[in-house]
Amino acid sequence: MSVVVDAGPLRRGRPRSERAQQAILAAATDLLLERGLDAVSMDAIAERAGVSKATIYRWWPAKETLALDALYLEWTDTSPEPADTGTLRGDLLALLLPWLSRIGDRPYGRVIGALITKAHTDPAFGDIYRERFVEPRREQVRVILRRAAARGEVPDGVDAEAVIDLLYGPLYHRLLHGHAPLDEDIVRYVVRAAIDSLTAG
Amino acid sequence: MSVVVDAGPLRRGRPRSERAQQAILAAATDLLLERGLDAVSMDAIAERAGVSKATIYRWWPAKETLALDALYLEWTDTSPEPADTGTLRGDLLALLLPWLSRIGDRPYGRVIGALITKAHTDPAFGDIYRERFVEPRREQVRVILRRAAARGEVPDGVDAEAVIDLLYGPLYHRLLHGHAPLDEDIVRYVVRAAIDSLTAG
Amino acid sequence: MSVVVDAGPLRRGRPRSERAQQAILAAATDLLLERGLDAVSMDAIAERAGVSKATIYRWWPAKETLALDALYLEWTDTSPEPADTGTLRGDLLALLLPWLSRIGDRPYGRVIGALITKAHTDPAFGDIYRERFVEPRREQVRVILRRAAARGEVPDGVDAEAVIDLLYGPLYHRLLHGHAPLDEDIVRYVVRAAIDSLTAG
Amino acid sequence: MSVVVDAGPLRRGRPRSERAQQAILAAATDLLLERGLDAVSMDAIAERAGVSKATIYRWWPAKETLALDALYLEWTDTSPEPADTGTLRGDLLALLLPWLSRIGDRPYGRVIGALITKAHTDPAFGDIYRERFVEPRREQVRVILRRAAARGEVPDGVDAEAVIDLLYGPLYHRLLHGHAPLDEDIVRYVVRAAIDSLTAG
DNA sequence: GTGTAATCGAGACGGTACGTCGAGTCTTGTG
DNA sequence: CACAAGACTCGACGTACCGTCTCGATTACAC
Repeated sequence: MSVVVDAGPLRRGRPRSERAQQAILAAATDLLLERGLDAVSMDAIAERAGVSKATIYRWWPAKETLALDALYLEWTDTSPEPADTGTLRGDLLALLLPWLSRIGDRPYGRVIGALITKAHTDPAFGDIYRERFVEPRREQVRVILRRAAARGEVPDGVDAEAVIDLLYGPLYHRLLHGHAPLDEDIVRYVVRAAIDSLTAG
Repeated sequence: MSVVVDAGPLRRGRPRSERAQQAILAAATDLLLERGLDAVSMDAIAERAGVSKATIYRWWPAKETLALDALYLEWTDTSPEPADTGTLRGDLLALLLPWLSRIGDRPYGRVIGALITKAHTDPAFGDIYRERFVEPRREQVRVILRRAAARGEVPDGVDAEAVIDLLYGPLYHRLLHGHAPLDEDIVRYVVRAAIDSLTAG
Repeated sequence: MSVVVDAGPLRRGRPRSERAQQAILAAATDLLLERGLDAVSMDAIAERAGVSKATIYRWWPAKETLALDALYLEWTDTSPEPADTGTLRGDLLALLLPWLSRIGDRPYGRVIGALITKAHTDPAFGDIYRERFVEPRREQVRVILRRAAARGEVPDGVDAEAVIDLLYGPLYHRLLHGHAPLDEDIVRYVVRAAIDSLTAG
Repeated sequence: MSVVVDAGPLRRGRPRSERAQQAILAAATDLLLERGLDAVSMDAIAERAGVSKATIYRWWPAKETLALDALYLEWTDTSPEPADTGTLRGDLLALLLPWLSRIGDRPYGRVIGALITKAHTDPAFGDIYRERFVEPRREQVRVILRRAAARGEVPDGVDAEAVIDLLYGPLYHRLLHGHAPLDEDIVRYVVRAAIDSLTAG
C-alpha cells in the first residue's frame, strides 16, 4: 500500500506490522482532514495511531508522503474503468458527479493545497503526486473520449489534455479557491462546455 | 502598502521607515520565489532585508500575509480596466495572454499553493486573499462580459462566474499541478470554449 | 558564571536573563544530585527551571558542561586562600576536613564519575574540568606546602604533585569506588602519611 | 563467562553458541576502549560481532554489565597469588609495576569511569563491580601485608584498608583525572609512603 | 531417526531523549 | 516612537539508541 515499500521474496526478521500501518494511515487521514497538514504533527499522528514516531519515519520519509498515501487509500475505490452509459455526456456526468459528492464529503481541498505546495518544492514528490492522484483521473477521461470517438460522437485527434483541463480545471479552481460553490451546476456547465468545445469546430 | 496598517493622521515619534518596508518586501519576493514559502524563514527574510525580525512582525502578522503583499506588489500594475478591442475574443486574449507571459516569468505557482493552503486554514486570510488576488481578475472578466452583452455579442443573464472559472480554472490547474504546459495553446483553447459556452445555447 | 560566555563591553539586544541562568543552574544541581547525570534529561531540567530547552543549549553545549557549572556554583565558596594554622598538619586538616563534610553532604560522587567519563571522551571538556575542579584544589595544597617549606617544616624541592595525589587520591578513591567509608579516620591517615613522606627522607 | 548465567545440569535445546559469546566480548572490548562506553551502542557491538542484538541481551542485562565482563577477560590473568620477593617493598613493586604497564597499554580509564558511574546508580552493579574488579586486587595487598607481618617487617593490626587506598588511591586518581603522568615514579612514591605509614609509628 | 526446546540472525516495534530550527514575543540601547 | 539586535518560550522536527518482540532457520539432546 505504501509508496515506499515493496516486499522482496525472502523476508527475514520480524515482519512489518500490518496493524501499525493501518493505524498510521487511519490516524493520518482523520487528523489531516480535521486540522490540515500543517497543523498536524507527526507526534500527534503517532500518538493517535498508538505507534512510535520512528515507525512512521521507517516507512514514510515525510509528512506529505504519508498524507499522499492516506488520501490515496480514501480514493482508490473510485478509480476503476469509468462506466459506459452510451453517450459522452452520460459518461462524463457518471464520472464527475460521484467525484463531486465524494470531494464534498470532507475537507480534502485543504490537504490537496498542501500537497501541491510540496510538489512545487520537491520535484520527486511532484512526480509521485501526479502519478498517483492526477494521472488516474485523467486517464479515465481519455478512455471516455476514445469511446466517444469510436462511437463517432466526437472527431478523432482531439486535444484530450485540453478537454480534461476544461473539465477538472474549473472544479479544482472552486475547490481550492473557494470563491464559488462546487456543485452540480458547475459540473453540468463544464461538461456541456467540454462537449461543445469538441463538436463546435 | 500593508494589508494591516493604516497610518492615522497624528503620528508621533520616529516615523515609519519606508526603506525598511521596501527592503522587506523585496527580500520576501526574492526568497519566496526562489525557495517557496515553507522553505523561507522570517529570520532569512529579516537578514536579507537588513532588518530586525520584530520590524516585520510590527507590520505583518504572519509570513503568508507578507507573501501576499510581496506578490501583490509584483502584480498591481496588471489590474486596471481591461482593454477594449471591440470583440469578446479580442478582449479575453488581451487579458489572458499578458497574464500568461507574466505568470511564466517567475515560479509564482510555488507560492500560490501555499497561500491557498493558508486560506483553507484561516478564513480571514482567505477573504483577504480572494479580495486581493482573485476578485480583481474576476471583475475584469465581468467587465468584458458586460461590454460583450452591450454589444450584443452574448445574451444577457449569462452565468459569469462559471465562464470565469472556465477561463481561469484550466490555466490555474496547469499552473498548480504542472501536468501540462501553460502556453498560448491552452489560453486560446479556453477562450474559444468560454465563448462557445455562451453562444452555443 | 558560565564556562561559555564572556560579556563583551558593548552589549546590544535583549540582555541575557539572569533569572533564567540561575533557575537553570539550580534545577540542574537539584536533579543531578537527586538522580545522577545520565538519568536527568535536558527536558527535565528545562521544565524544572521553567525555561525553554533552547535557552539551555544557547549557553551550554552539553549536559556535562552544564553539570560542571552547576557543581562549580556549589563549591566556589570553598576555594579561597587556605587557612594558615601555623603547622603543615593543621593546614592540611583545616583544608580536608571541611572538604570531607561538604562532599558527604550530597551524592557528588555520582556526578563526578560522569564528568570524569566525559573528560576521557572529550579532551576539551577534560581541560575545562581539570582547570575548574582539580587545579584550584591542588593549588591550595601547593600554597600550604610552600608555607611549610618557608617555615622549615619540610625541605625545599619536594614533589608537590605526588604529595597532593597522596592526599586526594585515597579520598577520591573511596568517594568513587565506595569500598570503604570516607571519614575523618582516612583523612587523618592520609595527612599523616603525606607529612611522613616529606620528612622521613 | 558471563556474570549472569550459570548453566544448570540439564540443558535442553540448542546450546549456547560459544562463538557468539567470544565475538561479542571481543567486539565490546575493542569498541569500548576505542570510543568509551557512552559512545558505543549495543547495535554497534552487535554488528561488529556479527551477532543479533537480542543475543547480547539474552546473556547480559545491560551495556555496563557487558563492559564489565569484557574488561574482566582482559585482566583475569593478573589476579593470582602475588609473588613473594622476600620484602614488603619488593612484593608491592612486583604487584604494582606490572599493573602499571598493563593499565598504560590501552585506555582503560575511559571505561572505568563509566563503570564507576553506573555503580553509583545501580547498587547491585556496584557490588558486582567491586567484587570482580576491586576486591581481588585489594586482597592481593592484604596477603602481602600479612606476609610482611609474619616476617616482622610491619606490626600486627595495621589498618590494611587505609594502606591499600594509599597505594591504589593516587594511582587511580591519576588514571581517572589525567592531571599528571601515571608512571614508575608515582608508583615508587606511593610504595615508599605506604611502607613509611606502617613503620613510622 | 525424530521430536522438541532453546538458540541464532535479522530486523521491526514502542519508547525516550536528543539537539536543532522556526515562529512569534519581549527587552534592551540607539536614533 | 521606530528600529537593530538578540534572548526568550514554545513546539515540532527528524535521528539515535534502548530494550523487547516476532519471525524463520539452526542445532543438539532425549526419546
